Amino acid sequence: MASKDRIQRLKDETRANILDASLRIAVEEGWQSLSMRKIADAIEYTAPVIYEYFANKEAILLELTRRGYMILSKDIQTAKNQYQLPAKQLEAMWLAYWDFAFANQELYQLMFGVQINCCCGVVEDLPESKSPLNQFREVIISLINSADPAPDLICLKYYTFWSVVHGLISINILKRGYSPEMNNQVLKAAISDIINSIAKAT
Amino acid sequence: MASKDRIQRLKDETRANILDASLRIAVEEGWQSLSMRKIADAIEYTAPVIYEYFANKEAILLELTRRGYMILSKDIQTAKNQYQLPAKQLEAMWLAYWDFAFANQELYQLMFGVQINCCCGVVEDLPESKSPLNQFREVIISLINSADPAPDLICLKYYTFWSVVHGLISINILKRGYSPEMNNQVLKAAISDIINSIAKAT
DNA sequence: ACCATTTCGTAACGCTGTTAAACAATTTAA
DNA sequence: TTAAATTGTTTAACAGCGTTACGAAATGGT
Repeated sequence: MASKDRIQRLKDETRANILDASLRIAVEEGWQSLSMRKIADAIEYTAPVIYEYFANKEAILLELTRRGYMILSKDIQTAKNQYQLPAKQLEAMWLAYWDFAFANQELYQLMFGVQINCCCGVVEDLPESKSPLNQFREVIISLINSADPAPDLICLKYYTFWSVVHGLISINILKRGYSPEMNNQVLKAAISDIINSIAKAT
Repeated sequence: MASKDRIQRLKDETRANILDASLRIAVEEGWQSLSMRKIADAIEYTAPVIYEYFANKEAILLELTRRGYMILSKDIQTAKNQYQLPAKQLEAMWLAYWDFAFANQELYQLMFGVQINCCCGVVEDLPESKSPLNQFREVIISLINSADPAPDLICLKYYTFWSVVHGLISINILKRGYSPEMNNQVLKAAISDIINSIAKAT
């Protein structure tokens, strides 16, 4: 009867091996080149065995996502526990989020999807249309209280804007049901906040 | 010799047909189910012909991205031209960006990649770890000057935070080279700005 | 009318995720 | 101990993907 336990332990082990191998492959070669046959190779089995541990490939990714959220959740909690003031807590929590993203880049990509083509730099090879960054550049410069601001600073300010707007758009595209007037309100408020912060700082 | 022109016109037409069909399929079935064979079906050809007009599938997507940027660029420019004050210009430009995203949802997804799994709502089925939203909820509530704030408002505030942080993380993951101290500075500034805006408003 | 070139479809390659069936090993029952 | 049943694992295959090689058919120029 104890052999049941041993077998269960072996099963758990290969299940963990599948997850570990998947993450390792993603770290080494990127998520897009992760295949069932590669995982099978890594755990020294053939592909069909994986389906005794996971329903399909997506289930593996979902389990890894779950792992990621567990780590992230713990990190955020310990950050929160170090302060009493809500404002301080909030800052610490987001800094923990920030640190998690860089300590677990592949997990973060899996959880939140970092794309290649957004905003700064990556769209230089679009000759016909000026890139949004270029269009925003001069306007942002004229808001900064400095004669010659660093290019990276402008890019970063632009990206701050873009992040907020893009985030609000995303939530609306994939989760309809927010009242449009409230969205407009929030959007305008966020924009004017950032404008103020640009004018204030530097 | 005029037949050369006619042929060229036909070629341009099928090239445009390929792009139109691709976008239409994406609108109807989503980008992930867009295949070369489906495009070929739509333009009433077989798959290999497409390769006489585009080097590969990615080239089609890139061309559509270019299209998207041209439209977006024009929209932003006309919004900008309606004002003189930089702050007003900036607001109008981002509102134009916003409108573009909803008027061309599929193009926007292609250009900036809207993921399925971020933040609010979509991660409910992760029982073991509290979702980040839940962890942030009470802290955000305690910052709002209201006894009983609307749940959607909290979610939206959370998403505003998340957008900024996620945006800054993205730019750092895929484009290294920004000085870490500046990033930290910008991150903390953005966070405290949002905190202030939360405390101020409502 | 003939040749050259372009246009297009068929078939195939190597890859993907996934499943069915067959074989081997192990555990259980008589 | 031997037979039966269950489990573990592999091989083979399917359907789909992006992409390419090749041959046939249609076209244009001389």
